[in-house]
Amino acid sequence: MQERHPDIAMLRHKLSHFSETVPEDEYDALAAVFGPPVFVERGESFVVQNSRPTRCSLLLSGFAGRSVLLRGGDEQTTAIHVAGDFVDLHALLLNSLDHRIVALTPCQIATANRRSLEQLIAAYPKLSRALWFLTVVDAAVHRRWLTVLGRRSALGRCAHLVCEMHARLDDVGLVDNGRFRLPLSQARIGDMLALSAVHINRVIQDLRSSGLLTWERGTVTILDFDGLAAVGEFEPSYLQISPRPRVDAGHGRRSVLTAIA
Amino acid sequence: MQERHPDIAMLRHKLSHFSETVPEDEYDALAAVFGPPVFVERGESFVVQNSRPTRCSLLLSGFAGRSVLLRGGDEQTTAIHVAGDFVDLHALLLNSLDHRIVALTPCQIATANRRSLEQLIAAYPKLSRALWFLTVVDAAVHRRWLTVLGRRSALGRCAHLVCEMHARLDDVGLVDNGRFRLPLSQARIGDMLALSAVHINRVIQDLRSSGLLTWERGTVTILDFDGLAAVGEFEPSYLQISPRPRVDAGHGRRSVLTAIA
DNA sequence: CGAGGTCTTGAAGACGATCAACAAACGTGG
DNA sequence: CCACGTTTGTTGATCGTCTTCAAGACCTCG
Repeated sequence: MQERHPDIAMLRHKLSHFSETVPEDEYDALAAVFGPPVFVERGESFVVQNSRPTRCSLLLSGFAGRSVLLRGGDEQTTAIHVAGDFVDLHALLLNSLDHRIVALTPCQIATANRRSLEQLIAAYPKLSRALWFLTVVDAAVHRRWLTVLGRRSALGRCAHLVCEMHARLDDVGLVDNGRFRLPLSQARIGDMLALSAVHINRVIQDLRSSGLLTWERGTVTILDFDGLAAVGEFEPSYLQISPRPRVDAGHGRRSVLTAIA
Repeated sequence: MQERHPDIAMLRHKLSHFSETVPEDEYDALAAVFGPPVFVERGESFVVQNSRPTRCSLLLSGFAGRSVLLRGGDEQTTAIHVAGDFVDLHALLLNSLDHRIVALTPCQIATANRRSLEQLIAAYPKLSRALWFLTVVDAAVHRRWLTVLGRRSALGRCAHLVCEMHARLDDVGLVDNGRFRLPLSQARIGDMLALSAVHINRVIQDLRSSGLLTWERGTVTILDFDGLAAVGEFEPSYLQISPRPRVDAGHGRRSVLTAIA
């Protein structure tokens, strides 16, 4: 049953948010550069810091983090990636990567040879621009997080994270009626929000007791989205998710996806 | 004496840090899409938040900030731009901008029509990749600042900012023996570092009394670069500035540059 | 059933914010 | 060239948020 190339429906969907349309044959060419799906264990770094990247990775399922190791042992996670994210596309343009990408849950990825991608970009200018768009959206997310880390309280940061994950997971069909998996330990959330694990715990309890959400065993249910968005001052335009029909995560490989994430 | 197209030597230099070489005629084509230099007063926003961008701006001289206005009136500056920076290149791919770009000092800019740039990109794939590279470096800078804001003390943040400005200004020839102009008020520095102006003041005094730098009337002199880099845990590889001969800011238009910045 | 990771709670303390007041520098017009 | 108003820089005191340390409960998986 193992096919040669992975299902890139989620990536296609993300590319579809770009204002220009990418022709079907360019999507097909993109799918063709990826190798077969590979499983990665939780905790494993599948993109290594300071290495000269030779392959680029597409996350098919699970959660991954871009993290920078700092002296003193703590770790800042600068982004959380979800299914459909082209996690190190920017590495195509850089000679060395300033961060690693680590599987925060068991993940399924597909990788593409750097040279193949370069040839693809040279051959298909429209697809090339759409991929550029993805890296620019990534930067916009970083900018938003700069304001979140810089100016928001612990409660606001946490609420913002939950709202963003909701929006991004919903876009790829991984939200069921305000309910989605977010199987990250509170310590990991702390790495992302630049807060101690202890304080994350208190903040989550606060969100729970305010009736905004439930969060147990890695599953979040948003009870009051507007309230949560108000606490987090969440405003989703930076994600560049245009209101189109969402991808159905169940299409084709539901069993795999739900088994992993 | 007013020429039609601006001198883009600094931008060319930044593009030269890309691993692939851009042919001379593509640089010329890039210069040709820009209109004549325009002066912008301090405090003026030359790229407006939430607007649909129709022009892209190249900063020729002065300092500009990307800032996001937040409720409550305070403002997070997510990046500081210096001469030679293509400040809103990413806007070429986006439909709305989540931030504004404001002149932090009197600035000189050149703008290019969005459509002309799109045609340029379609016509010149190598140049196109080099411009993509610029947006990716921008994202890498954002990532670094996420770790700086998230994990560093006020002293470390401030030291990091000074080191980064030194490295970037040095790259475009605006540093003279550890000495450079940084004519930003302490309140503006606070917007960038997510600290109160009062605290910035105390931190700068600390840096001064530690003998690491002098900073008076908008001119910084680094006295002990290694010491400052240690305090800020500064490590410049993320800037992707390859060690090549620097641009000479005096070439051609020194009088203008020194008069402005 | 035991071990390690995760979650939870409490108490003490540090870092930076905020408020307030004043000094110094700047620039604008008389 | 000076007078004045405005912006910027400086200092002190108090307060709040989040950190750190510590310990115990829970849960999951071998």
